[in-house]
Amino acid sequence: MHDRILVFESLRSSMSSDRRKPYPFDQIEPKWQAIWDERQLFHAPNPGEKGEGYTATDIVARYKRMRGFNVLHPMGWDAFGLPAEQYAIKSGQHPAVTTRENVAKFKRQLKRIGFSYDWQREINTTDPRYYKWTQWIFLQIYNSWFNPQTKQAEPISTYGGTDPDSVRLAYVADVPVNWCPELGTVLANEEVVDGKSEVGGFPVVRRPMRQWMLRITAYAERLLDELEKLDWPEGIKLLQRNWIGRSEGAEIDFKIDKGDHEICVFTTRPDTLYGGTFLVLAPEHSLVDLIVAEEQWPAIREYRERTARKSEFERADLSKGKTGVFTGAYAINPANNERIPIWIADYVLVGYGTGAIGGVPAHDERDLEFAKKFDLPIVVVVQPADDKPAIGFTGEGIAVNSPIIDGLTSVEAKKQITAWLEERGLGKRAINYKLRDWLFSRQRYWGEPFPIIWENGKHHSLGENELPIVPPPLDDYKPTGTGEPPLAKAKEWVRYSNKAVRETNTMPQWAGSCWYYLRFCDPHNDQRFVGKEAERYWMSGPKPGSVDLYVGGTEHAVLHLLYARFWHKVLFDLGYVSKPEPFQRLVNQGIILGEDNQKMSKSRGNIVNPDDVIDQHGADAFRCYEMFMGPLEQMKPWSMRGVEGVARFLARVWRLLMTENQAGAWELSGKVKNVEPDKAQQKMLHATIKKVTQDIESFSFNTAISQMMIFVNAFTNVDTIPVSAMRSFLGLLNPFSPHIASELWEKLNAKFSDAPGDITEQRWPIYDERLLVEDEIEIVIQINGKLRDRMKMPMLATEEELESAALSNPKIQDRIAGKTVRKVIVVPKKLINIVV
RNA sequence: GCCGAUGUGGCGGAAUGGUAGACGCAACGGACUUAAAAUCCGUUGGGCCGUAACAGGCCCGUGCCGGUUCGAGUCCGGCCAUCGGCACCA
Repeated sequence: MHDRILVFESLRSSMSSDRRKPYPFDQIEPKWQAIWDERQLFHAPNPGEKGEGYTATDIVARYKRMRGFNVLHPMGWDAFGLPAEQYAIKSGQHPAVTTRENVAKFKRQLKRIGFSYDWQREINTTDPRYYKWTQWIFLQIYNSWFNPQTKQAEPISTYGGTDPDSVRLAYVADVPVNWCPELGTVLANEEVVDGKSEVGGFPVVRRPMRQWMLRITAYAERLLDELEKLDWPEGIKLLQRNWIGRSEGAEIDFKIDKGDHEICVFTTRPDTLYGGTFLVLAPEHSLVDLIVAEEQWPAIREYRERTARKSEFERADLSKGKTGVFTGAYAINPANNERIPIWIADYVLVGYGTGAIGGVPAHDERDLEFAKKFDLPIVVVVQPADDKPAIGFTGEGIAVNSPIIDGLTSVEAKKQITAWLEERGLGKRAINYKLRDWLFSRQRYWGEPFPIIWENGKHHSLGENELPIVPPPLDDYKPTGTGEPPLAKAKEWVRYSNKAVRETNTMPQWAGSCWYYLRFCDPHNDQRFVGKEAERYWMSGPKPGSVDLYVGGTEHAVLHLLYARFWHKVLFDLGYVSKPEPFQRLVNQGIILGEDNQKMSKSRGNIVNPDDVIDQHGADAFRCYEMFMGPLEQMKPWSMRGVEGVARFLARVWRLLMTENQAGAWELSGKVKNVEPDKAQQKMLHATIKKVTQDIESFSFNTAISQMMIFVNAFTNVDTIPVSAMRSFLGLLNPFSPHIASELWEKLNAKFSDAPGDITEQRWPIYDERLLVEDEIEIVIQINGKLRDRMKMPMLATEEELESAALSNPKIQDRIAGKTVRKVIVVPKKLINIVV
């Protein structure tokens, strides 16, 4: 699903190699892939573990199956959206065609790597049988509102107000949006990076348009709080927290000296109220029209026009300095009743807080810059604890020049003045979030149409019985460039009835991927988006999250992962799913760089094609190398030499059990015998079982492979190879390199009858801690923390024995001769440190 | 600017506060071979002393500076560098 790991691209045709293969992976890999396919071996009919991802998840899936779990390990295609459509436009074909081809290509590649997906559960977000339910979920969102009392979504029928359209979780608004002329569509804030589109890197401009929005901001508090109990990397949680951006403070009302208008400002520092020497409104603030003094109108109008033309990117450019215009109006500071000027300036954003701020130049960098530029008064009201200059001090200190809170710490002063304001009805405690509502419509062809019609300028939902709403076939599906969606070109389709027309926007790329993990539980259900039973079956347990393991890159931290949480919570509130969160455990997979340590890209020509790697070294080597490279979550460069090393390891495994006969055919080695492993072999085997088991559990796949290499090295060049040890070892190897493990297992079965059946039917090996115990152990002797000698000691030696043995050691005696031993530290089974 | 992650040999990387460099790559030497490839065996952090050559010995070493500790790659404080996120959010 998605490009959650590394997406390889086929560029070069496969290279043929006449070089003799070190072992016949080119024969055994297709053989076992066909067997797994035919027997539908990885079908998951019962509850248990579930996961999603690529090599790492395949290892976990195969491992968990061997531990007796039923594993849901599915794969699907998130094929709507900009990338798919851009690709289609470039190749001059219909996106339906390119999507089909790409899915086939990618699926073939996945099978070739030997992934054990349950293909019975394959889904495709562009399939009407799938997006019918995407549209259905949209209807649930549209027909709900967020009840602030219960803090959850409820059916719109429970809303008591007069205008339900104003509280729906899906609503239409005229908002300044990110319009990308090149792509011919609007984009969500999250899809705009440095003033350019994330897809394609085209310029984005601000432009007001009528758009569908989803009220994700209603969930800001829950999205933040409920992050707590998830097993996600702290870094990702932090990214989401920052994106949601909660800040605590107060809303304060300023009266305007003429007329009855009031301006409400949000501040996190109500304790600096006495230092407020001016107000600033965002240029777009609706009150501007009502308060501007006659003589200031021309300047204000000019400034507002100039601001409107600026892109978000230009506006955010700090290097250009502050701009602004005086409105000619004054407000009254409620703390000291001083008359302060009201300005407009584009450093105040209309979308955050109340779109207005109280300027406290002494204790806010931006206000200070503004005040200096326009010569506004600066009043110190916070005294820093140390000798720092008070002007420009933005930290916490002691309130001064503020009669009702003088002498209080900033923390106390905030409480005090907020209470004071509340008593007088001049303000109240308030919490603000940076998170904005989700811009949900796109002017594109390749997406889910909205199940919405328009009549007399009002929107209505279509009935569930009319789903799916299938887009009309369009030969020219390219964006119109005017902002009118391509679907508008299909006049027949648009005309719903004599009175009503269809909504022609489509949903964004993220819609389908917001809930696919639910569909995997019950992919063929045509009565419900997921069967009640199936959902409970797979997604219930003690923790708040649904999916047990989700492997993906950091790039989805604030997009996919936030959107999916939002949708899931709506479905949870409405009683459709049993848990409040979609993903319990999230593991980040780092990106793989090219051999030049650069991000893989066509232009750099450093793309690694798995088909080439598999042609040369086999799928098992490919899988194993990916895992051997380093820690899963780390960014790391690809190395062809490294692949060779891992391929050599697999060839050694092969030759451990197989020899070439006179005719050049591989046959089971005569060294493999039905004998008991000796003590050292036993210890090696059980140490390996222990390490590999623990390392898989902790996602340390690289060290698991190291241990298997150590095991194989230990068995190289021995005369007799106990078959039982090899059985266990193949079990450990199986999740990593299932083809060679299956084949060698089968070869053993041809001669030995100790363990019938395929390796996939085997239980994971169990280690015996007793076999790991050493009789003798090497003890390190240090003097002042420096290594001086080692000695063999019995495992059970007492501390006294260890100490006297160390002190009587000749080398140590030489060194401590003539010195006083101050202290001896004995760490049993480890070391002795003599302090002189 | 703010927040976060990372920093260990020629390279990818190992190390519950207790033998730094496991395992792999590369390099070098040897065995096998007419030869090469493949394979197998061995050496491989740096510096110095020592020896005919071995043997052996010493010192330094985990980005930099300090601290805690009997003992620090690991913990604490301060810096530097790289990467990622946010960026006039009041």
